[in-house]
Formats: sequence, structure tokens, C-alpha cells
Amino acid sequence: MADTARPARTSQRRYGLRPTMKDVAARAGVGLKTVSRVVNGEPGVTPDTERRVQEAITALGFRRNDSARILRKGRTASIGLVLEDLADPFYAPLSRAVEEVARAHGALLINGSSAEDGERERELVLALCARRVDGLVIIPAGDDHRYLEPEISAGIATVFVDRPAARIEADAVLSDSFTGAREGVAHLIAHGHRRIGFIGDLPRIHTAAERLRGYRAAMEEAGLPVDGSWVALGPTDPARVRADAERMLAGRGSAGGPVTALLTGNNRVTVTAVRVLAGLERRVALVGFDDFELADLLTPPVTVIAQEPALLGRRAGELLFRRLEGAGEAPRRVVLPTRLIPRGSGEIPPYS
Amino acid sequence: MADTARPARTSQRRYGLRPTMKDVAARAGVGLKTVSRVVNGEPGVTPDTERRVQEAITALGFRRNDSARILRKGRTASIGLVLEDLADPFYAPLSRAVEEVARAHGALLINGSSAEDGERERELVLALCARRVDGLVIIPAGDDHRYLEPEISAGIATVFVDRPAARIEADAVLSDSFTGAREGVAHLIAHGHRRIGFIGDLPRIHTAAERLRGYRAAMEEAGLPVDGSWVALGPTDPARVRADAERMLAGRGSAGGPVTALLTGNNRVTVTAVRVLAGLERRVALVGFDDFELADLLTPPVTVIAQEPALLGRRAGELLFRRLEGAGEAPRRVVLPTRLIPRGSGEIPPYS
DNA sequence: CCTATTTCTGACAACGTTGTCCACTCCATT
DNA sequence: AATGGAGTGGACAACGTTGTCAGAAATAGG
Repeated sequence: MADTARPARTSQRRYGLRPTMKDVAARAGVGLKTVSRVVNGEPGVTPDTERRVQEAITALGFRRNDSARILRKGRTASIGLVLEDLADPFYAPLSRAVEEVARAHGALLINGSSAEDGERERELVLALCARRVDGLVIIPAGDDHRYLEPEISAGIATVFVDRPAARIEADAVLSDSFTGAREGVAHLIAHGHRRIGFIGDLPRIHTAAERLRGYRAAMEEAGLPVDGSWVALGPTDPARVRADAERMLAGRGSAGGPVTALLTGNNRVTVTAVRVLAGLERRVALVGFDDFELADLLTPPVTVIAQEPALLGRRAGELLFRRLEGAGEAPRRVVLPTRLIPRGSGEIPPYS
Repeated sequence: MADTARPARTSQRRYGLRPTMKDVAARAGVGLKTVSRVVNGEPGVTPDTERRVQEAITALGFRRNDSARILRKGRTASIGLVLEDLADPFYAPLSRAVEEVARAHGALLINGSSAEDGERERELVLALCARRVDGLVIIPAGDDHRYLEPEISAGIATVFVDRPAARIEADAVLSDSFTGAREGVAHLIAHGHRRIGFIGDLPRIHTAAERLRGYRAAMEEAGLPVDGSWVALGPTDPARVRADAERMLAGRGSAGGPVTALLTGNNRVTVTAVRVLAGLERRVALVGFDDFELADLLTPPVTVIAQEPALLGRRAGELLFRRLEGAGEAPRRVVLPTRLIPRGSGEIPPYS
């Protein structure tokens, strides 16, 4: 009687209808739980029974439905990663490193790109929370993460990378942007520059603000004034960066003439700046934040302040899983050093 | 009585215990299904009732558990992407494009890197199948995908990208590697080269084999012999590529002397080749498969056979969702053209 | 004022798995 | 022969949601 409710599917596999443990149990002539035991390698099953179950499994093409398992167990064995753009050469290795850590812990990675849009970040994060990911790694775009508080206190471990969380206390793994920028500018100053421009990312982004602070600190420590026209923050789209670079290099509207050196705030900006400088007669010094592939083969090779994106990702992943394993300490902030790699472009003297 | 079975949690939120619709219903004084209706924006709820439910939802910090929803509905609204390495500059934009398509269809993307290991690919894919992703986009590493047959016939839509599936019929979105390589080599021949080397990826990888075929075709069409030492296939790790490049350029063991031009089989190989050539006195012509950032700013600028990774990803995603929407046509193979971009390195004459 | 219709609401049973708990078999002890 | 204890196997109830269906309330029509 009950059979009429659902089409028979005990022995035949039909399109879109997958066999369940119940089907396997029926076919093997055992109980439901015994199938579960075999599938999960639990003890207490006779070799003979196990064999019968295995046969039924392969015959039916059974594969455990993890959705049901997840619902029952409460753990999803997956973590979410939300970042600005998966395709950015800085974030791609970071993402890969998080994936490796997840894999080592048997978890899958679900990721989403926020496109530097706070609202989209929020949507993504909440969608991941609804799926009950065990943990979240976030490179935040938004400027208010209080929306995450209920989720975190409900048990979703959360680690921020590259930039800290806004308006909440949470774990964060960061690079020392301030010191990196300061060293970069000091390097230019040491090579004789006095008019140095800084082209950075949107000012609301923490790293951009920190790097600007580092720039100002280095200038101040050297007793150099900073003309307002030497600082340009904004989106990293090439047109805007190009315009700002050209303006600074022309020295229009700036007090003491055009800049003789540039500090660029991230790899996207650096690449555009390299293009601008390549079109110039005179040689302008350049120090770029973030190392990038082939930087050493350009003419001149590009001096950079290198971060280690893969290490950022790895640390974030490790911190996340430590949390998941129950470490209930206060939120921690890990700061990784940057490394100045002189290659040539930063050692060009003024007006050469 | 039943209450003793489970700790009371109707009104208080406790760490790790999330409120359910039942809790919301109890608090709002309505039935379970009414909460479900409100949460899903289904019609048939009085504004007043809706308000009460909404209040309960915010008061308790309720968020729907998508695991349960997925189990019930049978659709996960997520697709899986398995590729070689998320951090590879060729695959990163491809992945991003797939993500965009998924997003447009309200789906999340779960991805995993196979590290060019067939077994790891299989594990990943099956893990994704166990999660009942709605569809899969695969850049295959393995050489036998029959293990996917039961999954596909059980309804998991599958699209292969960049390389076709092995031993099964399945949708695939590819670049025209053969024609690309042939044009690249023809370009070098047109500039006077007769001894041209090819450094490619592992021969079991479809694109590597196709590009080799294109190389041979072009040589043959020009009536040029191919010395065995001019072809080197293998893993893309820099040391091996460097060794092969140096061997070809030295011309040890080759019939007619060292090669005067190189065709490189993908962006990883090209980058290493560029480094090798940069250390040389004489100038060697180079055409590289895959465009890469800054190729135009190197000295000399690098001539490439460009693919469009983002387009590959987008097409694959679109094809996948068309399948999911029920198009039951035969498996289709989409082949995208490549584009030769002359920039300088490919136009260097022999012995310059 | 009563019935017929429409709206709104809630009980209940799935979805496919795992955890708990009890029953049974088989053998080695008393 | 009765008892105890492993070692197996299976019934049943969760997990939190959604679909079905029927009942209750409200409205309209006579």
C-alpha cells in the first residue's frame, strides 16, 4: 500500500532519482543502520554482511547524500571565503592557501567575490551562514560588520584577512602596511627624492589608509613637506590611476613641481603606473606595494614592498581551524611583516 | 514532558544553538508553516501576522538553515568547479567568470584544486556529488572520467572546460589549441625560422597534445623537418622548463644545430622561457601560448597566442545552466578561436 | 441570519541521514 | 542446562525545512 505513494525504485536506477540507504538496505536484505555502518566504516559488521552491502551499493550506484548527513550532524565540513576578486593576482594565491588548509582538515571551500561592494559582501556572507559553513574567512569590503555578530555568537568561526573587521572584535591576519609603506618611501628618500607621490586604493580600505599613513610618516621623519597634489586615493581602475599619475608627473597645481618618484598602493596600481612610466622620456623612480610576477624582468626591474599572500591565507586558515577546534581565546590580530625588494626602479635618482 | 528531552531554548539564544522556525513560531504564537511562508515570501499571510513573525525572527536572530531546505527541496543552488590551480593566472579569471554566471543564477560556487592529479580530481568531484551540487564545471586532470557516468545520469549537469572529458561523452568548452599553435609556428616560419623548438605541458594533457600537433602540422606544411630534440613535453615546473630550453638553445644532440625560435605551450612555460632568454646574449624568437599581464612591457614584448579564459568560463557556466534548465540535447563541444598577438618577440629573425 | 465561498492558518508527513537503544545469536563459562 | 557476555543487526526518533491538505475564520451572497 505504502508503495503506491512512491514509484518503485528499489532495483532500477532512474534519471534524477538517486538510491538511498533504504534502497541499499532493501537490496542487501539488511537494516538501514547496517548500511550506514558500512558506508561510514563503523565497526560491528560481519565481513559477509559488509560484502553484501557493498555489492548493493555498487549495483545501485549509491552515493551518500551529504545534505542529509550535514543536517543530522550539524557540521558542514565546509568553510566560506569572501574576497574582492578571485582573479586578482594578489588574492588568488591567498585563496589557494586557504583551500589547502581546508583540504587538510577535510573541508571544502565555498567562495564568492564581493567586487569591493559592502552590500554584496553582506549578502554572500549571510548566504554562507545560512548554509551553516563551519567557518568564514573574509577579506572585508564593507565598513560595518555588526551584522555578523549573531552568526559569530551562534558558532560560526570567523577570521578576517588583509583588512580588519569594522565595528566588531574578530580575528584578523594582516600585513604591516604602515611599516611597509614607510620603508618604501624612506628608500626613495634615501636615493635623493624629495617630491614623492602616492597613488593608492580607496581611502575607506584599511590597507590604503595605513599605507598612506606610512607614506606621511616617512615624509615627516625626513622633514619633507607633502603637497596635497602628491596623494591620490581612489578606485584601482586603470583610467583613474593613469590620470592621477600623469597629473602628478606633470606637476600641474603642485607647489614644488612634479614628483620624481612614486609609491603605488597595490599591485593593480603598480601595473598601471609601470605602463605610464614606460611612456615617459625621463626616468621616474617607483616603489610598488605587492610583489608581482615578472617585476624583475621589466625595464627597469620594479622595486617592491612584498607581502606573502599565500602566507596570509595559510595563517588565516590555520587560525580558523584552531577556533573550530575549540580555542575560545579573545580575538587575536596577527600582523605579518613586509619585505622591501630593491630591484632598480626604486633606486633611480631624481631627474635622471 | 517532551521539554525535558531538549534544553529549553525558546526565547534565549545560546552559543551554538540556533533558533529554528519552530522557535520562531512558538514566540510569534503562530504555526510552523506560517513562519515558513513569511521567510519565503509566500502569499497568504495577513500583514499583522507577518509583522509578528518578523519581530520574532529578529528578536531571536533566526536564519533559515539551508541544509534542511536543500534536503527537502533536492536542489542545492550551488555548483562545483574543479580545476588544476586556482592561483594560476590563466584559471583565476576563468573561475571568476564561472562564479559570475553562478551568481546570476542565484547559485554559490564551491571549488577545489586538483593539482593536476587525477585521483585528487576524482575525490573532489565525488565529494561535490555527495553534496549534490546541481552542476559541475571541470577542468579535467584525470584520463578516465567514467566514474562520473552514474552521477551524470543521476542528474548532475557537467561541463568540461579547457580540455575534453576522457572516455565519456560530455559537454566541453575548448580553445582551438591546434590552430593556435599552428598559426604561432607559421608566424615564426614566416619570419625566417627553420629550427623551432616546442616546450609544452605533460603529453597526457589534451591541450599539450593538440598544441604539439599544431606545431608539427605547421612544420610539415612548410616542409621543415622536426628534430626529436626540439620537442620537450613535461611538467611546468621552472627547473624542468629551464633545463629543456637551455638544452634546445645549446643545440646539444640536435641534428641541425640549436633552435632559433621557441613556441611555449602555456603561460607558466612562457614565463620561465622569458627568464631563460633574458639571460642570453643572442636574441631568440618566442611565441607563447596564453596572453599574460605585462607581456607587452617586456623587452622584447612577447608575441602570444591569446585565449580568453574569462570567455571559456562564461561559456561553460552558461552551458551548464542551460542544461540545468532542462535542455536535454546531445553533449555539445564548443571551440573558441585563439588570436595571435604579434608584439615583437615573435618577429625576431634567426641569429640576430 | 444562514450558507457558500474565499482567505488564512496549522498538523502532519516527508527529505536521507545518524545516534540511541534494545533484541537477538552464538559461544564460553558456571 | 542455565547464565553471562560479546558481537551483530535493526526499529525508531531525531535534524529543520517545505508540500499537502484540511480546518478555521472571514467575507460575500441569498
